Amino acid sequence: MTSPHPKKHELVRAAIRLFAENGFDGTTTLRIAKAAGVTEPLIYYHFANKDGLFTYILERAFNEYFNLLTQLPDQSKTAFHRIEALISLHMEITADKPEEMYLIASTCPAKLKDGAHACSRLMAEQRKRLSRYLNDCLKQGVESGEFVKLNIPQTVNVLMVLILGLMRQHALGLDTRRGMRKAAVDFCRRSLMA
Amino acid sequence: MTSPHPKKHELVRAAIRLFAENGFDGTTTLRIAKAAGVTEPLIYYHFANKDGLFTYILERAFNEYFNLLTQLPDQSKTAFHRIEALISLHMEITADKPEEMYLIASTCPAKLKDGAHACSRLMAEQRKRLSRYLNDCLKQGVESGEFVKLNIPQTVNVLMVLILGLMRQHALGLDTRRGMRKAAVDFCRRSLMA
Amino acid sequence: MTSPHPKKHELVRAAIRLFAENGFDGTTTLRIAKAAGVTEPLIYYHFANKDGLFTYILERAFNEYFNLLTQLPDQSKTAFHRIEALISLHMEITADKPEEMYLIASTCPAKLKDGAHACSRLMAEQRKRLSRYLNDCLKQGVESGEFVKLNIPQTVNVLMVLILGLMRQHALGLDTRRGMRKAAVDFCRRSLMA
Amino acid sequence: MTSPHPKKHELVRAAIRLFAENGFDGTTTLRIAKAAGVTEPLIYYHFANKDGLFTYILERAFNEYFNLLTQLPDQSKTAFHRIEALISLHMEITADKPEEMYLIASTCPAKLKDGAHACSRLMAEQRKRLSRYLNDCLKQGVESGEFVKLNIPQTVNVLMVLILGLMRQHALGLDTRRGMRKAAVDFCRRSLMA
DNA sequence: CATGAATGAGCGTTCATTCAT
DNA sequence: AATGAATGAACGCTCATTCAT
Repeated sequence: MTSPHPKKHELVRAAIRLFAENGFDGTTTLRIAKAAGVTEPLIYYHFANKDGLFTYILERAFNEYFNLLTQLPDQSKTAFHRIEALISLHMEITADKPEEMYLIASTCPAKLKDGAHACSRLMAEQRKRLSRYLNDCLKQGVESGEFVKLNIPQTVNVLMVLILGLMRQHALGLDTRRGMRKAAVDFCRRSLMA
Repeated sequence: MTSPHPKKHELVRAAIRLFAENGFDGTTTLRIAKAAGVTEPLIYYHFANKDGLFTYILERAFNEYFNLLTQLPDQSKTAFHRIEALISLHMEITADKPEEMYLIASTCPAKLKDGAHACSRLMAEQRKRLSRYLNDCLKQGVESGEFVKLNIPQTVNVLMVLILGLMRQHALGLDTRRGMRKAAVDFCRRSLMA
Repeated sequence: MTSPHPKKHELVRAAIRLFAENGFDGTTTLRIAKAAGVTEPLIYYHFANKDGLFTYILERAFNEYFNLLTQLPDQSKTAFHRIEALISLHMEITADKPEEMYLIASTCPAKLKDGAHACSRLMAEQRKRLSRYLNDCLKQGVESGEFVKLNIPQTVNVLMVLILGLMRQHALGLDTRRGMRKAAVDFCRRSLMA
Repeated sequence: MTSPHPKKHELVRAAIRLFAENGFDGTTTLRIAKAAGVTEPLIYYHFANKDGLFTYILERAFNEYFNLLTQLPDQSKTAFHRIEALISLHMEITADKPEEMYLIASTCPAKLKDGAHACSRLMAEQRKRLSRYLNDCLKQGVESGEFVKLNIPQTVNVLMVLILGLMRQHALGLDTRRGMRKAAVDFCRRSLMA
């Protein structure tokens, strides 16, 4: 069973790779088309414009990520188990979709000034979801006595910074050492556990 | 008493603001010149090209930052005091030079693919210096019994990710909450102290 | 029945005229486009760049010229008849393609320093072909007793200088007198014939 | 005894070399100034503009050449001796002033469309002087019976084409063979002598 | 669904030239 | 006699986008 739009799929594949390699501005529509084995106007048949193609890629990647987030363990598990699962998820998705994650990590920061841009919207959504989940974990952990007493909203933010920082470092290839997942988990466990 | 090159200075000021607001590719030399109240060719009188102006700004900002790093407390202080000083430094420089730090946080990730670019070089230098300093702190703390026993190189990296992530969040204005410095310090203290 | 690429053809026609009138550096891509009734970027759709358009014109003109050279009479004719045919050919092609020949005569000398430029390559090829043909003629004439005894390689060069000089003078419009062909032929006949 | 304007002299020396190497349009005023060890505005102190500097060089070279022409032997010598002297003069000046002659041969053809340009004026003057001298030689030779009967004005032109072609070939370095002077003289002698 | 041809708008850069000193 | 700083005018070229087919 072949894809319904094989050439559209080729366009998206080529665009992901090229946007990740050369950035949004560093990638021309002509190069995308050539890499996909089609001609330029086909981009405009399938997408509104270059930005539409970029947004399509971004949203697909974030949606996949958001789906994983909703499958995280709920309060039936221990609070720290849930935090560990969150850290693991971020390391795994970065290993699974390196090009998409590189693309997000390298191009989105430059788009944040434009609050209407998909990057802003999706990254805000990401922070909201992470906040909610971490808040829930910390509340559970503190209430159950599993964690020490701590300022929940601020610790949520510290954990979010740490997790996003790890993902970012991983995605951008800034540190290729192994064992970062375990090191981060240990660091958090020592800080949180009562 | 006026600056030795008033127009060059205006160019740099305008460029910092515009590069931060619109990214490198999103900023034209013409707009920089107009914002500085000069004509475009003056950019090429004072700098080799657009990238030279960008690099000049980057290097000036990083050098100022590196200078602060070298003034950090040495082993005469307790290990945790030194780590706290490092965290504080990163929050303070971001508050002091918000445009330069925004510029770095928003534009550099896109340049990392080019290992020869100033962004790559300076960020690598930054990581090297942070690594060295944190390594020294952790060794001191573990040896003196101030800290728990821990895997030093990996914990160095976790701390670096946390600190750079905080700075990045601060610089990009992703979280404007107060007290992040204290929250991060507390989080680390609980994790490190014996 | 129209040409397959009417606008490309217009570009080439306009470029030949303008390059001949104003030289390579004195002709802007914008003026070429306007003279051809198209927009500037079309030049870059059909040619790699300004130099590519120039080279295209040059190679087309030289190829036409080289084709004529290969149709010159062979040893079945008398040696002097062959030399006369060579002189005539150069006068005729200059009359037939005045703009192309003016273009070559006026712009190529400035390009000779760049040995890789089409001008260098094509002019070297021209000299090689003329040398070969004249050498053959002189050998034939001397061996058959039609010509006086003479130093063949050096006389080849004198004849080549004379023929190229005539063509050049004709192309650049430096002497509009009639009868130059006959005068040159007579001059050579007296010098060569036994 | 030093020159009255040592820096002006340096400018001219540098300009001759650079114009010859890179052509008029390929040489910037900045490079001339740097090569001469001065700054750009000095060019405008000593010359009206870039073209004025170019014209100055051209006129100096042509005047030197014209001076040599006036020292050629008069009718007290045989006609052929006088023609041989003319040929020799052109080979010698090209050997003596290779940069100036390369400059003229490579840049002037492109300027001929502009009849007011120094190149046009000086080259026309050159042709006029050569015509007059050769005309005089041929008349003397034919009248004295030294030369065969021939159409004088047309033969003047053939000889001029030959001489200028030799000089051009020599100046542009198109043929580095030795003995071209003698070959040309022999060729002419056979054609002219009774 | 797909393309070849074409363009409007703009960009980074160059350069001869000038002005104040 | 000489310079550092600055500019007006342009130039070659690129690129996202469109249109007719």
